Amino acid sequence: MRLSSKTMYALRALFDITFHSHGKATKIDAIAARENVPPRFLEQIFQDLKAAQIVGSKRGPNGGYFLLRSPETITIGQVVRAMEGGVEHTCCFGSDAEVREKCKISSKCVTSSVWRDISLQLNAIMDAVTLSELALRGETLRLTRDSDAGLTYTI
Amino acid sequence: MRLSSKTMYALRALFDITFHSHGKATKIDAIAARENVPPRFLEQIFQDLKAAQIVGSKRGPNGGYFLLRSPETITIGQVVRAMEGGVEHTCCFGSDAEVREKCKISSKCVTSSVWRDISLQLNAIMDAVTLSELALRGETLRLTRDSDAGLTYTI
DNA sequence: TCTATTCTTGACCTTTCCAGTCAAGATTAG
DNA sequence: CTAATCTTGACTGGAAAGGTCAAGAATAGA
Repeated sequence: MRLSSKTMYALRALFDITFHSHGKATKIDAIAARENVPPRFLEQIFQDLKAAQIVGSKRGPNGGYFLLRSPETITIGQVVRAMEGGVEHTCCFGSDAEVREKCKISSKCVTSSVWRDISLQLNAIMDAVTLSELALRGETLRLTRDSDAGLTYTI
Repeated sequence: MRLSSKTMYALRALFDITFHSHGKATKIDAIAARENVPPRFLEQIFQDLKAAQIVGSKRGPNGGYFLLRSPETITIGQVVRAMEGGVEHTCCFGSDAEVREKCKISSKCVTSSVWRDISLQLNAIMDAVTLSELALRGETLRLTRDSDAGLTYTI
């Protein structure tokens, strides 16, 4: 029921891109430094984000990653689903055929029908929050922008 | 983001008690057989449910487990929190002091503030569904009651 | 009181996955 | 050409998930 740190890192990294570099490609090391994320791990994370069509990349000097769509159209839900492989419930109604097979009481499984409803609602909640909303919150929290030395809190 | 099978089993077991045995103590083996859950594992699960004051127990012949409160007052949220140890987010705002310490960007962590909002909403959703609601769905799905040979679907 | 039944406690085990590292290669700007 | 940057994929240690098991304590009913 908790978010993996992978997802948390992904959210932070995307927030970072949105907040610090408008449209420009940003390199992993810069993001990793600002957001305090293991760089090697972040590489892996960005591969997933790229596969999910959330970010694009550019190699070579002055390369990096950038958002493929505008921040208003990228939701928390999209990111979470990309990282966690969907908000799945374990039982009968799941997309995994093997799991469905294993559950002997299949369609009779009341709990999984309830859980499906719940996860639908959860997805709706997560899709109601966009990256630009995150950036807005960043403003409210008075984050300083474009500091390479890491985020610093200004009173 | 997925429910552990432990939680799923707990939900199924509680549904089973609510649905099949009104007020009476029910033994683990009967529940395990009907719900197709490993009996030994179910023992462990009921210990947790007992610690969470959701069920009570009675030893000896004709003993078993029973709900401590009425089904209308027991919510999915309570069960999930009991089994998963709370819907925690990993970062700064969490209850774990050590985790909070480790997160260098503490209060500036926009994502965790967002995630806190989301998990509050999720808890609300889960607390809106009660055990008696589960039982109701059981009726709707036309489950047969009190069959020791396992649940059977009747058309 | 004896006994069968049922929960209780806690140790133990196996497998999977999370979180993270690393190396070698492909691309491209300058 | 070369330095910067992403790409691919293999690898690993530790923790957590998912169970199993045995010995003991309590209790209903004979």
